Amino acid sequence: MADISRSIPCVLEELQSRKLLQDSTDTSLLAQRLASGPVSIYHGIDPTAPSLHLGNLIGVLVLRRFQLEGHRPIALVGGATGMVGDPSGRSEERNLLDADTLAANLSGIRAQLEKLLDFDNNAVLVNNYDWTRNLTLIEFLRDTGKHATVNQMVAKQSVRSRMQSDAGISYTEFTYMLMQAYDFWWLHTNHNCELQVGGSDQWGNIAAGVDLIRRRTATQVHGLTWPLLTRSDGTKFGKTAEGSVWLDPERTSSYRFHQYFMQVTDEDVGKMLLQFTMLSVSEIAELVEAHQREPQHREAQRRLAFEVTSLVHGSTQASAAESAAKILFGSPVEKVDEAALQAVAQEVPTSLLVRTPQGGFDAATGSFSLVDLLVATGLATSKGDARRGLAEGSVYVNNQRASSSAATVFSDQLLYGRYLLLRRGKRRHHLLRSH
RNA sequence: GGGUCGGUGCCCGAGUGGCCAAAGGGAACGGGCUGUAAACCCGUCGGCAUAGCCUUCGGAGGUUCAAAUCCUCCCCGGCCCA
Repeated sequence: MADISRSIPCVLEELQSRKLLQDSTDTSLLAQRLASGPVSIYHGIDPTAPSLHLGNLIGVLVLRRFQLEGHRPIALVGGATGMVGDPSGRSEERNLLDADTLAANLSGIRAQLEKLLDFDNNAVLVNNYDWTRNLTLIEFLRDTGKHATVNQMVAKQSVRSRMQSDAGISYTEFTYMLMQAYDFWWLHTNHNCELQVGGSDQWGNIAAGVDLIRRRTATQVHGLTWPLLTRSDGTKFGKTAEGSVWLDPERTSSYRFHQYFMQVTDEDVGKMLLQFTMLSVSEIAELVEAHQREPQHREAQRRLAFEVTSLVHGSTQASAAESAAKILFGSPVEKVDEAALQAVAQEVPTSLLVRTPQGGFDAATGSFSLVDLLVATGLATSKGDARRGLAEGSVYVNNQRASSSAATVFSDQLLYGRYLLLRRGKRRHHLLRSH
């Protein structure tokens, strides 16, 4: 590896040291090509939702890295292929998207991409529906299908595993690979695209495109993949118990987004800094070293969370998430000023504190039942769960542990007369607010 | 279509008339830790409630003092035969 890296120019070397290089077509050829001038490079994104998620972020950031080196990124949103469905990594036939959903998804994704890639400079956003829409079957079979053998296609792991499953694979999904190959060919022909990048599950599809272009135009283009992310605990990357981590703040608030990275385990933090931030490799090495010396400061996680949140939501949001976390995870809530509390309200689930029996209010004593408040805020799933929580000491009022014997909250405990910060366990917060 | 085995709590899975809110494992959650980490230890894990009560074992009926367990019909899945 060491002897190769000497001949690899900047970007490839960079990707390699960031653990973002899994497979590629002939490395030395690709290296030569990248060294000789700007290359157009494409990465495809499935528009299955109106927002990107963390899984997509890697790819977009790879494009960004290329763009920073002077290359030209082409972000392809798969309007057409989204209607077909990629069998890669899927055990079941996929639901196809209808035109309206697709249009909505495309516009959502476009907005997010604009923050990460510089379209005013030379980045391009394309939708493969534009050139697939008018493609006739005959044309496709003659110019594309002709160059692919079924033997080869069937040999692909993604296809084979599905053929062996009970559900099978539809002809439609089977053809996906060729559509993606066609995209590469089209971009090669019309945008002079010479490199396709993707996650390692895309390798088969990328290779199919490289083959197609060689057969049709007798030119050598390139492909490159990064390893699919796994976390050391084996859980799927970018997923929480609640589901995917989205870039859309409506789906995953910037605070939660920030928290996702704050809570990354020590084992993964170095790799994630490399793959998700634009910090230099050497700076990351220093950070990781410092972190290993004093892991309790969580400097690496803090930096990771801030950097990624800044990239996606902007540094203002990142700072807001950071200071909210400082309050929520610090101890003496009484010292927090009201403005900060209001800021926190933007970040964590908040609801209205109402002085009614349903809201857990006892007019006779002017106090609230903590059990009822916990249920009302969703911090407990039932009264039994709430009592259990109190018994095991997992309930905190204004960051102070509450006990079963003192399960009432009096009005004078409200901060600034109107805020009440509830917490269940270490990291589930809820802010109650009255008028 | 015939045969056969099965459908149990978030998941896997024991239980085949009362001792069953239902073993065990996993996940999850909480506590102890420390660091919003991991590992580990402990605990919780249907609901309401002071003992106790109520609602659950694919669905609907039935037998019985008593059913997840027995009977009838229906729905769904695996396997074998056609």
